[in-house]
Amino acid sequence: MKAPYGLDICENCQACTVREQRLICNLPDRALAEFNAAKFATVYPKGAVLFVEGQQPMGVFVVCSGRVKLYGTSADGKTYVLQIAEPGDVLGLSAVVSGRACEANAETLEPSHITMLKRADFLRLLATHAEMSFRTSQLLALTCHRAHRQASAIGLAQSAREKLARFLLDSCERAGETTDAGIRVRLLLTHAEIGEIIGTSRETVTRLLGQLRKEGVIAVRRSTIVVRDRDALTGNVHS
Amino acid sequence: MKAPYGLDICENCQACTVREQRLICNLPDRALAEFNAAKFATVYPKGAVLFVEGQQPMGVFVVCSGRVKLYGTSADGKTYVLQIAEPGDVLGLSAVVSGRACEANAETLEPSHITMLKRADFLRLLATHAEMSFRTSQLLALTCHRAHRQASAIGLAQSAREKLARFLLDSCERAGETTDAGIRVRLLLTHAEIGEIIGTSRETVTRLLGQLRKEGVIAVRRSTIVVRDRDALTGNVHS
DNA sequence: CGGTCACCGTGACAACGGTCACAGCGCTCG
DNA sequence: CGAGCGCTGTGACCGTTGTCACGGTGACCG
Repeated sequence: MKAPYGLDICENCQACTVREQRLICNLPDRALAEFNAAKFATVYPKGAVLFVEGQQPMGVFVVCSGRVKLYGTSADGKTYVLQIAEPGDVLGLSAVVSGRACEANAETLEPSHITMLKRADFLRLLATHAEMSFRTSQLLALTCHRAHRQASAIGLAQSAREKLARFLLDSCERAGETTDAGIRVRLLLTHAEIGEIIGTSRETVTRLLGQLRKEGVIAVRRSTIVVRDRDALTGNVHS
Repeated sequence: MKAPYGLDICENCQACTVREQRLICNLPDRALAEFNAAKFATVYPKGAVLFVEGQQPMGVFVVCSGRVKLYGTSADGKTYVLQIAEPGDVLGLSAVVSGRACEANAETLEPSHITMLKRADFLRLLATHAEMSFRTSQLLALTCHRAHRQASAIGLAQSAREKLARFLLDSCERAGETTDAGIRVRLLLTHAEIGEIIGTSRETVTRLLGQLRKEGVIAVRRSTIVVRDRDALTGNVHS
């Protein structure tokens, strides 16, 4: 089945039903049925744009598989990455609830399964099902949390090295895997993208990563980084 | 009547009942009665600490009058201001709803009337009154909005001048008063505090404000600033 | 009325990092 | 298999800005 723009519609694929639970867990059957009846589950190719900043929010987007880049742009074309959304994350929630325009652009980094619920349908669910409303509050609270953490991470860091250290520590905490050699994490990001996340230039990211590697703090192979000396990174954050 | 720590308890003062409406507007009478029965309305002196980062959230705080500084600190003592809360703002909401530790410190900048609702009482209200839950979602969505705006304002600005320009424009939008001479706004902040908000040093704030004054873009008298050439500021933001 | 304190203003200087320019390298695709 | 392209790595340069140091001014207070 084909949606507009040649997108494949994904009919209740396993990924979607599993991951959506983070938004709709513990819903009574009637609400769940409503959700399923109204949702659009589609699979987007790499580089697809879900929404752009300034636009009235179309609805909420649940990432079922893949990764979605959330970023803002300044007038001179610079981009600043707010978040790399992963399966289970919900996008557009704050815009839909507050009724304001979207404050960011969303673009898939990989082919991704996304289920969408139109604004009107979502608000109806909110109004009629208390659990949905409470769950939404919790998700929004988490989003606030993350946004504040990111703001203070950037605001409090005085050197680029410190920003990078914070970013690496954050990545480890989210997706790290502890091995005997250290904490291993796959960063599927280019140096340029890391630069956009931590607010510095690509060259600086390259230089700093090289520096850390020389110092033996991290080891790099392909897109996986092994943090061998975690304390050295946290030490950077302090000083 | 005296609360612990020698604080005055404010019994249904005009300010509180009026301003709280932004959280509890359109509540049915029963919910309102519950809110009023459970709330603690106290007046804090200047410099009082409502909560500190890392602490489990005690409850939600509604600012009825005065101003409250929300800030984070880094290990080396640097502080970064997230928000200056004004009457009608609600603090601690995200921490209470998500159940995580507070991510910031809150400190009054002036003698302030604050009404507090303990976490358990607030959550009970949330669970039993759908309107309260929806209203909370909306407030959280606005908070997300503001956090994102601030994050991108800092992340996208490359020069200190641009950050200051953004800050001034934001201030005008929030509290500005249009006159024939320009937009007048009272900034009850020291240069050091502005520096902490936009992530730069006090000296730079002083220098940039002096520069803008020389260029005729703004006029300064006491703590009020008149933006005479708004376009010059927005122009800074772009380039 | 002199002392103290908080805040503003300013100069000198070093360094961090953005920018430009270019080279190497691995991938894809015709 | 060579061309093209995107990503990484590196050197040179210089502007912005943080830091230190100090002086000035107004408010408050004993």
